[in-house]
Amino acid sequence: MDKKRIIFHIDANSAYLSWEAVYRLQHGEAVDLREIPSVVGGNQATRHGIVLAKSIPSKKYGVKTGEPLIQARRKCPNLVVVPPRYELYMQCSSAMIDVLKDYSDKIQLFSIDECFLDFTGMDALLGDPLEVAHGIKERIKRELGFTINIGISSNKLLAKMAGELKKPDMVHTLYPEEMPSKMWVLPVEELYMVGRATAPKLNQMGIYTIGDLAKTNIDLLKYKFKSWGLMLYAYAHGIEDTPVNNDGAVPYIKGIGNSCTIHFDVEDRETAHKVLLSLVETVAMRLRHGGFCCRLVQVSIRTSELASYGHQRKFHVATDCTNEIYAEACRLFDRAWRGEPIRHLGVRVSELCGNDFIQLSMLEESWEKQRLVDRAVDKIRLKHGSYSIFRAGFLHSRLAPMQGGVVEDFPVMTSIL
DNA sequence: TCTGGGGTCCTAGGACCC
DNA sequence: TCTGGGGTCCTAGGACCC
Repeated sequence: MDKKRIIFHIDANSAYLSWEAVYRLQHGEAVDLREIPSVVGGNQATRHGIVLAKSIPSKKYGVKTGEPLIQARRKCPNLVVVPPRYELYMQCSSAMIDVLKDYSDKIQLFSIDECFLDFTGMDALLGDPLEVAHGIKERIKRELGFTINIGISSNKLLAKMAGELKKPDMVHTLYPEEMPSKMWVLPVEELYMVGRATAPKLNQMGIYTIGDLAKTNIDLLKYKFKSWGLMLYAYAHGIEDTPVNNDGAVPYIKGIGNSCTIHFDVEDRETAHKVLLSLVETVAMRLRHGGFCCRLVQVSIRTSELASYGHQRKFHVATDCTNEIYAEACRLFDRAWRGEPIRHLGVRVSELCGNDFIQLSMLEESWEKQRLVDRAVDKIRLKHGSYSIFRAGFLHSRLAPMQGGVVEDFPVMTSIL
């Protein structure tokens, strides 16, 4: 038997908004965004107008993360909206992780503003977990200027649930023996992995709290929700035992995708293909940069009515070639598209493998020359910027030659603990 | 111009083989 | 001749996370 683990979940409070507020205060702004109704929001003119992060005062007006800005403004007419600055947020995130490294070398990045830290065994060195957590929280506030929540328990699930208990600027424990008083009393939708589709179904079964779920017959859950039901039951009982995964700095990647909402509705095939190319350019470059080839390509379409669908297809031979992926993306699009105005297009590649050895197919066109071109273009773009070299088709078009393209690969945000 | 973008995993149904 | 079933691969779509 291994000894009892001590896991911390660390979460920056209203991350984007706090970081934005700190930056602005440091640069001479008088108001603290955190103290007024404010949000970090996308650009409405380019149809990216949603709330990315909100301040606590704006929360009191019922403003929600992810909702359209226009709706948020309706709830709170004097809402202050500031645009996002992703490079800044990555720097803030890294600064937070750097501090945390003083307390354990087992840190799993979970998203830009969240991570798990394995404190097991460190108490002998650093002292009582609760006191250390308070120390970390105060240190980050002092050195970096923003507040965090820390949840402490014996596994990642409970640590995460603990971190969510009361915000901001708090440390909570949620050990298994504390579940009845601290977790089971919560509405069932507060449980990790109970989202807006599952919650109503549970409610319909008379399950309103996490405690109700914990008391539900496991066979009934299995019957209704299959493997999902078994997971929900385990989570309601605080059962979860995956390790804090810090294998390498780069998390294990399953796929690479890029998608965008176009600032106008696309109504013709040629324009759609052009958008796909701009998406593939970025995806393929990231693919090569990571040293991967892919076997699966997926194209997704969101219509102006917000309905989505897609198509996918496998390559017989894995590839990392821009033109080959682009050609397949176009074929997939042509097969899938039902002709309605398009709001959003996405391309994703998965089933990745290494690219150090490429199997040459006798049956398919050889892309070897293309691969050399890709690599040359990558080099130029890395050195001189994304727009230093691009396809002539983008000249005089309303589209950017490369879409998305966060150059720095930031840790995957995943729903998997 | 009211609803972003980047991930992971699971399931269902059809094709195909034995 | 008629009919059954299991396994695997492929594709489409849905659920969840931040």
